[in-house]
Amino acid sequence: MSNSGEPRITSAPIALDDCGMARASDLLGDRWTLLILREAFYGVSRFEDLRADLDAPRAALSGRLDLLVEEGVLEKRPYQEEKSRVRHEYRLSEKGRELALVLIALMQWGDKHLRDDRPPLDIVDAKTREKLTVTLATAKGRVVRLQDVAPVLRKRNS
Amino acid sequence: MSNSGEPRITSAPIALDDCGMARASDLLGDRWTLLILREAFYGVSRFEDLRADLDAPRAALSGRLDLLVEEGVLEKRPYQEEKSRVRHEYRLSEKGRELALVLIALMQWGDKHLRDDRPPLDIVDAKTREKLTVTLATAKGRVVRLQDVAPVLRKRNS
DNA sequence: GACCTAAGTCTCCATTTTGAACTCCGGTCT
DNA sequence: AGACCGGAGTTCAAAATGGAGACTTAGGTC
Repeated sequence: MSNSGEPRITSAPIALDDCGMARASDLLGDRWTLLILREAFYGVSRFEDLRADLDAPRAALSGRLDLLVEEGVLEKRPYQEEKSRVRHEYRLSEKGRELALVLIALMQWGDKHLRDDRPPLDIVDAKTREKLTVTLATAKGRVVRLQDVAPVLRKRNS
Repeated sequence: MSNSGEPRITSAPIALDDCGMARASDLLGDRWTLLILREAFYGVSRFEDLRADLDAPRAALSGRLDLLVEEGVLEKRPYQEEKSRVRHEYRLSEKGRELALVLIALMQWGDKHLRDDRPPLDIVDAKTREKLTVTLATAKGRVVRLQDVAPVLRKRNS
């Protein structure tokens, strides 16, 4: 009931338009974009496959794909099926592939908290088959628990 | 998580409504929710502070907060300021706190790819002050690079 | 009673999204 | 040639969503 402890924080220390997270959220934070990226990580790359799999309206899909290509997250690449004209598919760029940790983190959280039974997909070490989870680690590979981390603000001009 | 080359994949191996990622995306994937959580991690917890900081319409904010409380990501807690009636603030629940890795992954990706200069915020080891990044690791704390991981589907009933 | 503030609704209008139909473009079939 | 096909969009009216800002509520002070 009381309020004694923590000081009141009235605003975030980083302005929205200077915040990578806010920008990422602006780019990815809509109903379709994350789902499209999920498909992309699974390797689904063609317009019609995406549309059928997500049950998304064509216009919505078309718009998101254009945006993601423009932002360099996806690449539009020509392909040619036997007996067909050249068409285009959407593949992750390197920038897009680096979103893997975000998607995996989201997946692991969602599997744990928004589903009832065991997760349908595990991420494992390709060699040893050990299960992997998203963590924080130093450059040298030492894992640090969430309770033992702190945020450090960078001074405005240093 | 690889996407090189030939075989055509026409659909994701996991149905949308059985997919934790898809559900998480449904819950978090809109314009305000991720930003609200960002504020929550910074410790901003009161309605008016959030509103001012995000410049969000009251109705939007009110709706998201209700949803996040309903989903157990935030907790609505009473507090009492001097000379005021009891009011409520929104704090992360344990479930919400576990979203930290998602948000940090998003932040690190956004800082790297969507901003020009150096990131305004680092996550460090509270003791050693070493910089930390989001990674995948085994239960024993061995870090594995993204190129060395594989997805494993769990059989439908095992 | 008049007024204050934080928190939340309500109303109305602008934008976005949707589903369905239509177009475009090569290629194939007859 | 002309009709048809299938993937990849585009267009458009109708519907849903979203926002700005006024209004309301609840307890407390003066």
